[in-house]
Amino acid sequence: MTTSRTPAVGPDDEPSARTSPVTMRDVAQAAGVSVATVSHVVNDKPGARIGDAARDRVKQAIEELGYRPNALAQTLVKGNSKFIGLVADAIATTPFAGRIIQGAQDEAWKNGYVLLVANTDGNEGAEEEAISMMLEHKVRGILYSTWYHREASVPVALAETDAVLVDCFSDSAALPAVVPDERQGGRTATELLLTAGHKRVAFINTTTPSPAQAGRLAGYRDALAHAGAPFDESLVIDASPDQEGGYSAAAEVFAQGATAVFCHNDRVAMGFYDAARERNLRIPDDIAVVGFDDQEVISAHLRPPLTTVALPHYELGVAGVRTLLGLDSPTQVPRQLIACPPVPRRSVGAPADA
Amino acid sequence: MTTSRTPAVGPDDEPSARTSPVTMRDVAQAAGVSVATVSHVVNDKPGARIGDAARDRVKQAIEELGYRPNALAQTLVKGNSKFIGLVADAIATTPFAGRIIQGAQDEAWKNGYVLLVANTDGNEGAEEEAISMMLEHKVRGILYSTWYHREASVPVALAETDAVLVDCFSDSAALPAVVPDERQGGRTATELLLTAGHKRVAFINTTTPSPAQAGRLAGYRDALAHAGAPFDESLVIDASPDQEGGYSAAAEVFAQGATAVFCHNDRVAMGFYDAARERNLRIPDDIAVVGFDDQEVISAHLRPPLTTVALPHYELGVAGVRTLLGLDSPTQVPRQLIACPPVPRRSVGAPADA
DNA sequence: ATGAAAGCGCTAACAC
DNA sequence: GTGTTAGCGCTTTCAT
Repeated sequence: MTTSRTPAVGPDDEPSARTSPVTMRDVAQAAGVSVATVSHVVNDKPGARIGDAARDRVKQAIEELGYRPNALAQTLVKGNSKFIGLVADAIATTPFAGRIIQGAQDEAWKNGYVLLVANTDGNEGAEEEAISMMLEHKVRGILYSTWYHREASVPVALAETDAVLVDCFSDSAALPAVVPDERQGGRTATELLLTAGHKRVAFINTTTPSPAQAGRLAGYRDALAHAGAPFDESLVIDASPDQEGGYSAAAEVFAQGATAVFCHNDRVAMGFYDAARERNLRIPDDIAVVGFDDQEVISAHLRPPLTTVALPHYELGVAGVRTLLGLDSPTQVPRQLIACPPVPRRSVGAPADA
Repeated sequence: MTTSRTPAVGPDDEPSARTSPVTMRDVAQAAGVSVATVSHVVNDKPGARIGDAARDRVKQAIEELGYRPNALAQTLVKGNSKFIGLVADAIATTPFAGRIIQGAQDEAWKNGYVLLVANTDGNEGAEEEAISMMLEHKVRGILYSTWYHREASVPVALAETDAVLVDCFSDSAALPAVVPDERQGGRTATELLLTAGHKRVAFINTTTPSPAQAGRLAGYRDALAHAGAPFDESLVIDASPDQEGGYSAAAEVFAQGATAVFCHNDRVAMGFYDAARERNLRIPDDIAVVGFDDQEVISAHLRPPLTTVALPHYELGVAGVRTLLGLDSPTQVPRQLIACPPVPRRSVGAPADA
């Protein structure tokens, strides 16, 4: 029972590979050249003049032996690795973090880097450990991300390498950060309603203090101001940022005679839908609604599909690695704002009196 | 403008760290000992007798210099890395893949391994590239996962290392696989309804051939058989596996006089909810419903919250690395079935006539 | 109890 | 054109 050595393989009499790590020396020997020559052809060195004969023999040897360069050895000698660490406080709780990973992964990949991910559940010990491990693996830098936009207290060890904050920021640590532009998002959401002709646009906002709460409200006011519409305090209604909140806040929305409502997020909108349905009100005919987040599994599948504004998680991940790699000339420092684009679906129409 | 060198750091006059990679030699020098000694205290070697004095000096030097062992160098000399590769065909499309990553990450971590993730969007070229890269980084093995349970055609390069399939399987490549137990899940879902006292339990199944389609149906029949209930073909209704499908299939469910319905997945259930509401039917009083998948953002937030059966993504990830590492004595080969547990919420009650 | 030295697989001068 | 050689940071016999 050698189960513990090769648990995942089939018969042990396979080609070779797993058992015999073919090294550059093996190739050199097989091709009858030196390792330097092999190195040169493998890396296609610009200044390296290698004879066609030798080059061919090397290539063939590589092929036959199934040689793979050892990236770790390369890293060791070159001094810089191709790893980028991503520490996330929750990769499974929401579909959101997944998009950040995806964005970061794609962009890292595009630049020849690989993502080393660590999830920490916000546990400080795990965070320190994860960062240590990444540092020990000589990562090029670390992306520290949270699953919702907030201020974060960043582990000190982050200072030991290049780091960028994704979907969070820190006023104490002077680290570059990329975050969603909540304000522009709030404005965009509101304008979706305003440009459809609505005059009394309610805003169900969360009671939880956060960049989202403040930013979206500011954006709401921006849109109103820009449209020359008055800001009516009684049209902004407080609610918990979930379905229950949207459901309960609906009464007030109707009481205020709003013909449209901007919900703090898609879940709130989902609750609002329920309330509207109970009152036999039709969306968008009787009331127009827009959400926020574009939590696809909700927004795209509500009836009617919800017009909303997307949280740019994928772009956040992309921007995170671009900033880390110094690919973007930093236009906004220290916090880079990523736009929240509108996602028009079917929950917005013109007001009844239009 | 040294932007491209240290784009993500603050002032360049920082502690040191990033600029000066402290090596073991530095520590040795500072402590006035040899690198061998340092190595021994760092690794707390069993057989290494190091004087207390020397040991202390080394520890202090490590502390003062902020030394971190270079994991890559360690790997190079020891021959085996602490990486586990995870290639996924879609990490962002659904919240599901995130949970697989999370499970894999947690379990890998627990065993001193780090996850190297690569997303490929199912693109074969990207897959080959990702696997190459992982191989070059001398990963301990590779987890190949898909975001929904299906047969997969696995890249040949996988054969070069230990590999296990997660949430997919392959009949051609003889690779170990861990997949959800669809059949047991189907049975569990049905029993949730049967034990509540329902006699006519409908099953809205998908028309798409898949392990889920076949497995859940088999489970449905198992439950019926075990309860001594007859299998009535007209109670299984075909539908597309989404909200629209559930909505449309509802008519037939009611026409058949069912008092309970097992929906192929949560989205189907969501559509069914809509249809029930339109008919002014109450869940669970007028009709009991159970879903499948436990797509939390749907199931937990429907009104009433949906009783469902969970797809064990997290556990799939865990089992994947355990199998890879040979931690589990393989009881089921080649395909290991992971249980789909019931998630009781509020959409199931006793039938009206009970 | 501690150190010298030989590599791990690879790259980069620099010889020839 | 191609080979020699000296490391990269570390572990590990084997001396002392």
